[in-house]
Amino acid sequence: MRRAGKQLPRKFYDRPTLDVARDLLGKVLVHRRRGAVTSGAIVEVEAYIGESDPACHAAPGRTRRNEPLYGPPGHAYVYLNYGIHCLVNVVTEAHDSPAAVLIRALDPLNGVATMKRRRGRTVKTEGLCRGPGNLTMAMGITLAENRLDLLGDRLFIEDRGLKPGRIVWGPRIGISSGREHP
DNA sequence: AGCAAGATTAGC
DNA sequence: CTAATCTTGCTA
Repeated sequence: MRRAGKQLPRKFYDRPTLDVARDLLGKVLVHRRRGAVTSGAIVEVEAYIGESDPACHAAPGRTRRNEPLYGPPGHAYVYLNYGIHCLVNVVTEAHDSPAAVLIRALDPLNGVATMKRRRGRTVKTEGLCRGPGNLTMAMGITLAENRLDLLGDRLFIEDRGLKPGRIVWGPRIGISSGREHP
């Protein structure tokens, strides 16, 4: 199969979560489903690290849902939030070390028409993948993609040599506690 | 068994 | 600002 860029190696994810989060910016998330390919450059992420982070899903300890967080790095952790939206995370760090990077926004590259169809036609291209719930809808990512290996052929992240612009840190969005870590 | 809250979004 | 809607964790 021809790839526009090179797939990130397992090693990439097996590092401190903040480093992974920073390096993820500008990388390209690709999802292949039934032959349709959608992809977008990652432009906004959030890091959730460990049981000491009150906003992290691993905070209350290990549960059935957050179990992928404890697994090996380089896997997808997709979960249903508010019963409506699927949020996609990239699991980082070693086995038994729960940490992940939440992907909040993409810059659409391939499959824009497909994304628009999935979102309904009222959406502009720029708004297609803005917001964690919206981007999963546009990419067609659901609970079925939970625990997928990012080194597989279906869902993965590649480096197309894009240079991220200025990187900005800010408070994490949409949570009520644990805002002290940008 | 029942209840409240959550990494959200769309609509008034 | 509020509803929609599901999983989880706590309390009785």
